[in-house]
Amino acid sequence: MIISTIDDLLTVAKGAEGLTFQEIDTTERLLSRKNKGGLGQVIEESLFGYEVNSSSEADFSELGVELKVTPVKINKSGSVSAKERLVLNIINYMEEVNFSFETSSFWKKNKQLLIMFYLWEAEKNRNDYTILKSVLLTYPEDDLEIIKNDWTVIVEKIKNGSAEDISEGDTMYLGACTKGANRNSLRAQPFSEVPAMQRAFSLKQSYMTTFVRQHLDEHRIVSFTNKHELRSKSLEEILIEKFSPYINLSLKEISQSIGYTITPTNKATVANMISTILGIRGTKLDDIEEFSKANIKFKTIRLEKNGIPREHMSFENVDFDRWVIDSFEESQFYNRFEQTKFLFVVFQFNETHSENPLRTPYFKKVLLWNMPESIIQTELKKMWLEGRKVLEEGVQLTPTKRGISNNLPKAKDNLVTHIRPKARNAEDKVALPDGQLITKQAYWLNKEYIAEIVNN
DNA sequence: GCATGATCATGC
DNA sequence: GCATGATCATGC
Repeated sequence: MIISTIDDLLTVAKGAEGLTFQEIDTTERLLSRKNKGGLGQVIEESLFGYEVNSSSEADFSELGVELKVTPVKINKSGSVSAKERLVLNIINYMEEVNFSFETSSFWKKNKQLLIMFYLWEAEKNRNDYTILKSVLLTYPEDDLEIIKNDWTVIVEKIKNGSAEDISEGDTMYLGACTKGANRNSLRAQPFSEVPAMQRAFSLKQSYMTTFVRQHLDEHRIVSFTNKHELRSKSLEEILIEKFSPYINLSLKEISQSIGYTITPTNKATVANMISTILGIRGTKLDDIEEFSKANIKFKTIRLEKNGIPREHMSFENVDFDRWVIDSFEESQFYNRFEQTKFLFVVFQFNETHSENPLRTPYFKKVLLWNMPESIIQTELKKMWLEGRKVLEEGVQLTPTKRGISNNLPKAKDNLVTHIRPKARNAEDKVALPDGQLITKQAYWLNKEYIAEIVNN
């Protein structure tokens, strides 16, 4: 079939739905060797019949459409997710700064994407993966406003001579992910002598997951903003504005003001408060479009009178097996902090706990935060390296009067993060790589670091 | 007084 | 039954 319109393109792509790569491949490319991008090449050559290229033009340049073949996975819960971020073109730091968004390399090549989703299955050979669905991605106008802003954030960092501090977490939907075999894949940047890690524009995994769910699951999500608002304000500014009327109010006062009944025992109280203030009452936070696409997770922070939280902030349990196998860039910690933005909902007490244990916290502010790349590469990595060494040498478990102590990195060992137990009780244990059992541990952000972020 | 080990409460 | 957010508690 001669492809002269986007409809033709979609017709051909949709004809492959339900087929495996093996069934499509006419070149025996898949049998030859395990070359990366091989699945995309099969589609280019055998389905569309054109030569593989790495031009800066879009694949179907006359139609302005770029072809992407990308995996989805089925979660334990049965829901579907993008298996990875969608990697677009490599950023040429020297050149991108000379462009506007409209003339940028990103926009030139990725204005419209023909996305072919296939199902990744751990136990299967990649030849046998099945094409699920093909969809033309054109960015909705609201998304495009956010993406423009993201592009600007990335380019501003290059202009400031700090391309080496770019992190995927800096932006909402359009990320700049590391690309290259290792940390030696460095590139020059125009306003600094420091070589920066090679990065590519990418659509975040969370953005792709939201997109996949809309098209494969018909999953419904709700937005709290719109393109008009987004033309003049960033997402963060909009959030701050929406929360500003409630500053210095208690949760009870806020609930009265927004007409929402709080049940003190309800764990989701603050989450409900957020969705109500955003004008989408009853929506789970994960179903808020902007939170879902940008992978924004909310955390409540309660500051003491002195501006420091009483407790450190916990995250998920540590996977000790991964810790000794993964590289830092593959690690649980790197991925959590590189890929997540946090919406901190900050309350503060006016009295100390000893003055009044039943004191009320007052709402202070919201802020969007992601861990800066400079911290990820220093303190976070330091903790990871130290913990890994302890695991490789064998964790020393020492019975004391207050339980069993260990020599994993402690709060005093690091300015930012540490390891501490989080379990049902001391008997709730997991196996370490060497077979010893340890009370389940989580990683935490130090409360002093939280204070620094919040009070910047 | 605080660091660090222990554990509670809720929701899925 | 387990993950997660939150908080307790005591030896140093």
